[in-house]
Amino acid sequence: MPPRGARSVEAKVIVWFRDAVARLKREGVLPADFAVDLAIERPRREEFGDFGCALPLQMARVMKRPPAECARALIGAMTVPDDEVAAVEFAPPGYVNVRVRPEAWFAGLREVREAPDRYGESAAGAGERVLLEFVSANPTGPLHVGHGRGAVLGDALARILRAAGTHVETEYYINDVGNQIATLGRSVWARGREVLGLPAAFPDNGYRGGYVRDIAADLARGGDRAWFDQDYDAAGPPDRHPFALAAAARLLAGIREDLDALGVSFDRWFSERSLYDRGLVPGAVQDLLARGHAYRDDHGAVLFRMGGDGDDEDRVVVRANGVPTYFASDIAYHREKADRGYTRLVNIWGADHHGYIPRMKAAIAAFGRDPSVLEVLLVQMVTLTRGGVVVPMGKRSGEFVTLREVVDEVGPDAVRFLFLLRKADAQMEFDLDLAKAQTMENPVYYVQYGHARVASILRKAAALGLAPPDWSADLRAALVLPEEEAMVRDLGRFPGVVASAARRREPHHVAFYLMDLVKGFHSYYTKYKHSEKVVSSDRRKTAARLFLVFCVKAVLARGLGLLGVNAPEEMRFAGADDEQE
RNA sequence: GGGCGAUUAGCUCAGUUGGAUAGAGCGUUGGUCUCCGGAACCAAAGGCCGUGGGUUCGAAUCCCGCAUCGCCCA
Repeated sequence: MPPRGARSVEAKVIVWFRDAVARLKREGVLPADFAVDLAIERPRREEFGDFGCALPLQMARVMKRPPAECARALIGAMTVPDDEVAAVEFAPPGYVNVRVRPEAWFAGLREVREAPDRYGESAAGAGERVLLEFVSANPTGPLHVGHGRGAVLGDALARILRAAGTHVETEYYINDVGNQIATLGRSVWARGREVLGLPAAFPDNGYRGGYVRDIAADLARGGDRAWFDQDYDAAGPPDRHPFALAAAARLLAGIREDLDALGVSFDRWFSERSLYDRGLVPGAVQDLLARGHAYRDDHGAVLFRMGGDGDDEDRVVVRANGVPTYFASDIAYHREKADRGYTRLVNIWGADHHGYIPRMKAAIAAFGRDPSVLEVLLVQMVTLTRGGVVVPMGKRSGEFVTLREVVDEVGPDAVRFLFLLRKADAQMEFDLDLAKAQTMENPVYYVQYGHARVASILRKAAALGLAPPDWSADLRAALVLPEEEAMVRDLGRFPGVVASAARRREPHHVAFYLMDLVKGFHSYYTKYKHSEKVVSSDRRKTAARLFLVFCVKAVLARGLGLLGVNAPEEMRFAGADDEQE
């Protein structure tokens, strides 16, 4: 039960426009079927006010009247409270701009002061039940940097969606069945025999990373060494060989540790094998056959019928030898997820899997569900560079920089923030030297430094017996510097930014917002450090400014929290004092 | 050969779903400190938004062709 009494300023403005449009429809000025998306925007130039709307340009089309005339009609139909709005103006060629009174912006900060750790929450995404599945890397090797990007995106998105009132559960799907697990087991077996001096043929497509040898060496030393003396396939199903299970379990544990180091956790770890244990994979295949969405070919294989006129051909779900493909268990998995009652299944995939999307959607449709419940967010590749030079990542050879190495070298906060500073669906370059640099080149420290700086001010004030006051309307009158009014407005934008990031599934908007907000603060701080300090002999201004910077700190912490980045109370100066080690 | 994505300042990237004079960080150049934290601030220079057409009052944004890069599929 959120104590949200007041709507955000932006939400109010949207309502004012919407009501005006409705009124014009009632009066017959606009046709009843006039439909617009009420996109209000933030004007680039300050003189245009706080919110702008190009509605008259769209009205002009249907009304067949000049935009200026439409704008007059729109303005005439708007009823806005005088104590909240300073001006509603027409601007050529067809804008209506709204300037909100500083008092109205300031009123929104009451929520920040009363519940700093909840500010930005809304009901924008209420009613949705989302299952967010991400990473889901095979437990056949350590995570690489690309997985890390998906992990950070998913984790931040979950936090942002929850802030927007959406019920979210996060899940990691473990491919612990099949060829790849069998290949892992064979790789371990072969490496172990090498260690023991036994003849061994390493599988052609085996996993060549050094970790396989480490696992094999441990097994050879332990009580399982007898398995090395007999043929791999003598032990039963190749993906259930003790080595396959042991290696997968160990790699999965490592994956969890690596994600933990990055601050990413999951509500649920879902095993592919559990689908088989419950009979859901053959069950799904049988249902597809029964419904005519799959058929048996001449060789006895079962193929999923893609149907339609698409260029996408039918796909094998069960091979002629009776072994189901990964596609079969993916179908069963998504059906199972849908059966759990979510309104939306959001998957984060590497962009190299984009060709898989039509298949999964078709599979969902085959079970009679709306394929639009499946929403796939693609994460593009990460190119690692060091000082501008690309770090080669040979997947085949197993020679690649692991996620863990990057996190250990750069630190989780910088990794997360730099990933989230880019739109997910675009390739990005990740420069290790830049990420590691604790200088102004690195945006994450810029934001964190702002937070620490405010904390420092509040500590100083506390030492003088001063604390940020509770909200009251009269504090506003002491905040008249243009930078102060701008910060109040920026703070008021935050809930809208979070809601928009949630709706669009784009956490990077929060990161950019934080850069904006903290820039305003740094600028303000430096400009007035000699003239209009936060803590001064003027008690009235001091109280108001302590209130303001408290809110800045709270929103920085909150925003960083939505990205999973720490908001430190103080930061060590690198190179400022002693040289440690 | 088919498909997906990308192409915006020297570099790395935003651009609120078709709107106002296209923005930020870094880098470059030149400035600012009698410190509530200089990991800061201010200013300047820097653009045919890959290219050619189209759609309309209006395009970085939508449509088509082409070029380049990455990735899937064959």
